[in-house]
Amino acid sequence: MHWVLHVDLDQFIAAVEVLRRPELAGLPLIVGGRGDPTERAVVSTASYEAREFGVGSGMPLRIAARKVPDAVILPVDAPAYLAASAEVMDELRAQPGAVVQVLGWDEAFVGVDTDDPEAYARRLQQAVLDRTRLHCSVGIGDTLVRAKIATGFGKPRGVFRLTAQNWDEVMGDRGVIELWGVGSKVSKRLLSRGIRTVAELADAPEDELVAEFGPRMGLWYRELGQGGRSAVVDDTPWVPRGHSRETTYQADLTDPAEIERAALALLDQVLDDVAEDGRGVIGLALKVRYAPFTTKTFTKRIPETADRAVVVDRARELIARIAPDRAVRLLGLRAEMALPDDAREGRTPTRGAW
DNA sequence: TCTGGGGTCCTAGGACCC
DNA sequence: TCTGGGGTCCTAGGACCC
Repeated sequence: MHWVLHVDLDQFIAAVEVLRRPELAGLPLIVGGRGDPTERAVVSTASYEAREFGVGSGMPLRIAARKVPDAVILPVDAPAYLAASAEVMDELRAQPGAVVQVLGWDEAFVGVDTDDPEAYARRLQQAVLDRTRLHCSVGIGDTLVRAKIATGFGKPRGVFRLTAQNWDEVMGDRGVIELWGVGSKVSKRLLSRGIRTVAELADAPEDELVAEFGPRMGLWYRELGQGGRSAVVDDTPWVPRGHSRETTYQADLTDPAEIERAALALLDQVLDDVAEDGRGVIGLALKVRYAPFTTKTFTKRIPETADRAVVVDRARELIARIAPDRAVRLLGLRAEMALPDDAREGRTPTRGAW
């Protein structure tokens, strides 16, 4: 029988750091930004010891440091995690019959035909541990969605199976926000329509969901409530849809000339990434945060044939629209790239990481 | 207390075309 | 007096994930 396994490394970034500094084992460890808790930055990963104090990823580093005064705080070392990740994925691909779809640094779907998925999962965990000294948890499902959600119940170092058999029992009474792809906004909109639990979402009238979220997302959310349908693990190589660069200044920018310089510097980085990619640019987006909370996006189409000078020229038009009289935090510049026509077809709405 | 940096995909509304 | 209907393109914004 065909199974979907979802493999997720346990506290991946913290674990990689401990591997090269064994003396950190067992200590509350926080990795984020440049490792300086006085700077504007957020937590990338906290070790389980640090999570005991209520620290989690996405939390401002400053606050995390306050919650755990004794924490060891380290800077993010992306190349190190990439290298470790590549080893893990390589080991997954070496498993018999495995079809591997990488979702991020520390997680992947593995499609496999087996009569004993638990045994397969345990062998896989051991193989990853032997190869990389990293522990992982494995979710087993009859769909991608169920496998992904199952992993959370297996953490740490465990295996959990979630299928049509136990979906209602395990998930039915839980809030919709526990579904992968439902965040705070959507769960609030659902609640305003009286839909609170996974079971309620699964039974919600289609037309009501379509009226609220549109024809694609409405039907997709209902399907999510039912545990999803697709069980196809897709190992076709990832093709980037675009490139972006984003930065946050330690102090808000106010001077228009300074803002322009900063934006053009970001643009330069993006265009280098694009040049390396080798495809043409078809669009630009400039994301700006105005102090303190509002974000504004300016976008512009670019003729695919435009050379770098033309792209910079169009970008200046966007930059000119950043209001000069307000403090800004320039969040980023994104360049979208041309794609083969068929690249977007036949995809389920799956959000980002898929 | 004040929120990174890298992504993906969806929706709505207006312009424009036939 | 009532103003098609289908399509594409562009812009802006929203939401979510790791």
